[in-house]
Amino acid sequence: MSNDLPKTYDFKSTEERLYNWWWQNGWFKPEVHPDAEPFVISIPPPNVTGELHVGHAMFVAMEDLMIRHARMKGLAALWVPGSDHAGIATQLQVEKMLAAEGTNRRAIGREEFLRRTWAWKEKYGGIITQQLRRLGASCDWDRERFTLDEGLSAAVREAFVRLYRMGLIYRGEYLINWAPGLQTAVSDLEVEYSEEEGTLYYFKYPIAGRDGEYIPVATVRPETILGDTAVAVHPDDPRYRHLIGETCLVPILKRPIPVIHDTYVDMNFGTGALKITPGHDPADFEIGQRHGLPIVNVMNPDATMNENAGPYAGLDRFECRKKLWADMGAAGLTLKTEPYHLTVPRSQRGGEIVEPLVSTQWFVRMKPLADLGLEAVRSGRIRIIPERFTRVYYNWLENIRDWCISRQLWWGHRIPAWYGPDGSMFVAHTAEEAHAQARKKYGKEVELRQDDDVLDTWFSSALWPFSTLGWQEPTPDLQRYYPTSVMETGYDILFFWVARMIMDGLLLTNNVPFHTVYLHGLIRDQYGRKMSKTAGNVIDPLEVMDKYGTDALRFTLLTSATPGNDINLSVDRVAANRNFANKIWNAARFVLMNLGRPGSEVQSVTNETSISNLKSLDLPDRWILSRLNSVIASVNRLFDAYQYGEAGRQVYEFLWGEFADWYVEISKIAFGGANEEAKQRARAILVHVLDQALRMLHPFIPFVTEEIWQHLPHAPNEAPALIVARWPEADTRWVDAQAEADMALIMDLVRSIRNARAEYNVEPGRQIAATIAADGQQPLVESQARVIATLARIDPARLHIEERLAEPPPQSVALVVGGVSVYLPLAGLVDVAKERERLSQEVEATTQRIARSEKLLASDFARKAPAHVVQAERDKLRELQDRRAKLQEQLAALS
RNA sequence: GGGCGCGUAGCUCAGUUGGUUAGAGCGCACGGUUCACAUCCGUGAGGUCAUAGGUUCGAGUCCUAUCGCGCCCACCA
Repeated sequence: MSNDLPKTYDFKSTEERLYNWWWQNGWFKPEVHPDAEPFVISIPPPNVTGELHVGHAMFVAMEDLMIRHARMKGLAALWVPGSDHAGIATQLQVEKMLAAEGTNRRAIGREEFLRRTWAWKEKYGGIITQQLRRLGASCDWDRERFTLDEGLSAAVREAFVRLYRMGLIYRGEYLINWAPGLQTAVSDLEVEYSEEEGTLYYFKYPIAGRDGEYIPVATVRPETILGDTAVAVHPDDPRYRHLIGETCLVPILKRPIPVIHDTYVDMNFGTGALKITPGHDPADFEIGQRHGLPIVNVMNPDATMNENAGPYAGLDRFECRKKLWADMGAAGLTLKTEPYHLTVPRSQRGGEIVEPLVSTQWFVRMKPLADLGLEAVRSGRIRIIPERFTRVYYNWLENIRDWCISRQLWWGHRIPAWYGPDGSMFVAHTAEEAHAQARKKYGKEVELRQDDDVLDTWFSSALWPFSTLGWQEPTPDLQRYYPTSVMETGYDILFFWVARMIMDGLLLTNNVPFHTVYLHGLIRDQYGRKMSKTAGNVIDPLEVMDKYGTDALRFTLLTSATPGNDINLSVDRVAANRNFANKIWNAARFVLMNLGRPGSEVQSVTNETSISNLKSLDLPDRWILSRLNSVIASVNRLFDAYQYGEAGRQVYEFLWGEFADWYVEISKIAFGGANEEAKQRARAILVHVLDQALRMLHPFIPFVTEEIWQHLPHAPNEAPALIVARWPEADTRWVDAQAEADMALIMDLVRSIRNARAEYNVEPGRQIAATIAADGQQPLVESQARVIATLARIDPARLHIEERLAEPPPQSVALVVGGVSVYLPLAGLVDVAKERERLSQEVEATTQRIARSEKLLASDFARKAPAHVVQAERDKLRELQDRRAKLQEQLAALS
């Protein structure tokens, strides 16, 4: 063999080498095209302590595809990488480590804890970004950022101070979601509701001074009875109307509370009376506000009962529930219990039950921000793909509620607020600035205490597209690369992240952070189940890459789905795409084998042969060039429409099903012959088509395409690497409908003959005779006699092509293909009865189709359908009639 | 309670301005050592496009309803 490529593509020896080579040559940097229009993506920053999962593989594949495509189109492609400090997740990791050492964060103190966490981050923080490289991510690593970097921290403080001064951040005591295990507040978005079986407890609310009279009330959380500050009924409820204004006594505690009326109460639901616990229920909190009810908090931060719970103080809330209910039973206050399915709020992190309770926290006033976010999408300044998510986006923003941003954690951006001795608050960028403010107020230096809380991790993530480029300094990067181009991420963080980036971007930079949002789906297992460790169905992308290569995984992820739809990832599919990589590899080997060694005469001639200079192209040449350019045009259309999966599938089909299966096979005729010009023509076309296909595939499967491309000859002025080579544009002069139609006929002929051979069990190696009545297609069929003979294993000496036959050959298998009759004299093999049966069936099938076509043409179709559609139908009918006539002729000749 | 997605071959999925006989991969059956590739080649079987209506000359594709699966949002005890 005249080249050194191994028989099978070995991705293991390729991927890391190419990746480093690309990076070392600076091709991941936008400066490759210093004066071009920028194309920028900010990476969705993975958790710094995280490890690669298929979700990462998905966004890396998709974003790298976009970036590589843009780069090849000549844009200044910049993909900004980085990672997220992930407050809770990281803190939990470190706390786990401390627990293993027999200590905890409170014991070692805040400062030491942060030191330990940074050490942890330094040690494990590089793993994830290393794994992103493994996927081929062509990020500019010189611009890598971390959300707790000094620059990004400054951006966070700036954002906080600005929002505060605009009145968009406030601090106050409100009902929030409290995670008792984590000991922190969490935002509404971080609470998930799960349907669970529980109990509904019915009990009596005794009326003070009316012996024996009571209002029946039901609850799913009896322990909150201890925090009740009212009983509410509907003002029109005849059962209870007369009790409005009376006083009830809280069971056991005997604390007097009023009976109030509120139209919120549904008369038809439950008992029609509602206990109001403003301290522990969101709806009750609002009712309490409306009626000026006091708030009684009965729980400690660890979800044990506090002193307001009287005799139950110190008990866990669930123990309290049990004991209180028992005591109420003893006091004759219980009515009944019944099974009930309820929605239990659970923490997204860890799954513990979240308790609504009143606490002093920091909030962002969302309404004004939401209006900005809505306008940007409504006006079209930002486009969301797929479009249906715009409605989801609108719906969320239109009903948005304030965002609780303070977290009682240590790992994160500490809230830039300081308190003076009298509790006065100073919000400032730095401690110095806060002290300056304090001096002004107090007229002297005082001691200030910084707020203990840190910000929700998503607060810093919301700044990511601009904070990573240097905001709020007017850095060259910010000037040149902001706003960014596409925000590509999973639809599951549309609210958490995408919407907040849009809002903060608009407010703080006075610009959209990106013009397009592309949302991909979630990766599920091959049966559509969510991947989880407990289900044991997790697909580890690293294992998959070890086994099948990065390209195979990427191609699978990129071609398995349409935007916004979940992907059921199956390893079988990855294996199939590994085969595809190998197929390309071998097609390339074939091409190279016929080119000779680098530097050889043949290769240098091919180097300099431009397709447009080729003379006397044969049908297969014109066909493959036409197909190539049709595919290029289609792929470009699909890329413009963000239909990447379909684009990838089309190139796959083209390369394997047309180029390899047909053109390569046909080219062997030339290489087996003595016509040097034909050989050279084939070489030039093979190289050209392969080259163009590799370019289109590179964003999908960068490694195998680059590796092959490096072995192909190129024009002297060509780019040094595929990663920076030019993206193909269709040359419509090559698109040749006649060539495609003619070739389709030849291919059909070949397929039909192969089919007949298989039906009759003709030995694959045996060359047979054939007589063809071309009926108007004689020049075409004649010109491709060699192709037909070779691909269908016809003996060229016994291939007869006539315009028409005086008499069909006897003892033959007869076929009709697109108006052309083919006779295969398989003497001794032909079973006349079987043939008659087969032909009769074909006549019958054709007759049915004729009938359908005639009926269609006799209907309104002929009048109302577009002319070209009607014409196509007429042509089809004529063809069918011709086909039937020929089949009948063949049938008649069989006797 | 509102909203969204999905339901196409045994399995997993494509099918985006409605227009020939609805496609792919895997699996299955039969046959293949011709020097690119057995991670391959050739041939084949397999589908009332969930169901019922409707719009249209024409519907997998548009509309309505129903069933099944999944997801998101929502303060009914």
